[in-house]
Amino acid sequence: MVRAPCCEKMGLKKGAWGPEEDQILVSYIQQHGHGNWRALPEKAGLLRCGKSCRLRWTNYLKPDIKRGNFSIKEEETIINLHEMLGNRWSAIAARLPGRTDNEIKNVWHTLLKKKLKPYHNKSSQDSKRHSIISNSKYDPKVLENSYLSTTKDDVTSSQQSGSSSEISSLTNSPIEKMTTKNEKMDYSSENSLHINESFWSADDVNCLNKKSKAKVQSRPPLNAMETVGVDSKIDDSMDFWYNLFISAGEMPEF
DNA sequence: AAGCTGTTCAACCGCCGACCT
DNA sequence: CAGGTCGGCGGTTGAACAGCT
Repeated sequence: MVRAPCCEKMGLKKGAWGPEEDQILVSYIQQHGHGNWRALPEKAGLLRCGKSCRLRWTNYLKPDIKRGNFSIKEEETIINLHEMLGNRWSAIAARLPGRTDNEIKNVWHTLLKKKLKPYHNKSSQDSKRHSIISNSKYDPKVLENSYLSTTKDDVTSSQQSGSSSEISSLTNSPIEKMTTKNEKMDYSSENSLHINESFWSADDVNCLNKKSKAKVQSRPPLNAMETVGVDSKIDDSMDFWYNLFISAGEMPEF
């Protein structure tokens, strides 16, 4: 079976998205939800393939995306999770609220890989840590299943069932709070966000690095989250995961 | 100021699994 | 069960930018 390419129609636009396209996409999703991605561009009046629309939305336009530099804690979390999960960017992203897999992948390939080079060769303690983690007892799958399975779905189901004490103990976690907040977002409401001059808060722009600032200022404002509030929640959630690792009692203390 | 090189990151591509008919 | 569609994922690319000479 040979699969037809996603953008087989001629005349579909490729490359960087313009402000008008962003506006159209955001407005459409706010009003109708994304529904079928493939059908969306035609309905919304965009000369893009559905895949491109989905990517643009999930990686850039979605209201709960946190932009700007990664905090030290976030970087450490990525390093630790990468060590356990490998290049499973979406799984890592699921544990970093407001960050996309694409963004994490980029950060890994640009920043963290370099930072890790000296780190990996640094000390015997590090080698010990690596050997412990690569030991079958710390099989990524096992680790993930044991300690990291508190995905959005799990939290949601635990909220519904309320049966597992283990899971229910997580319901007050920052992650849960974030998830709940995100799930409650209603893109079709009249309170939903519109791209205009006030879309970016000053904090949004200030927290960006120099390069991003330049880009952002030449683009429509996009971020939707109240950055200050989200920052504190993300810090909390990092603590949550660290504590979870440690309290599991089997993880070596890094 | 101009040219070159390295870095960043948004976007694309191809593949895969889940689901539907 | 086969064939087709769809959403999602990870790898890769290339334009834009920063920094250096």
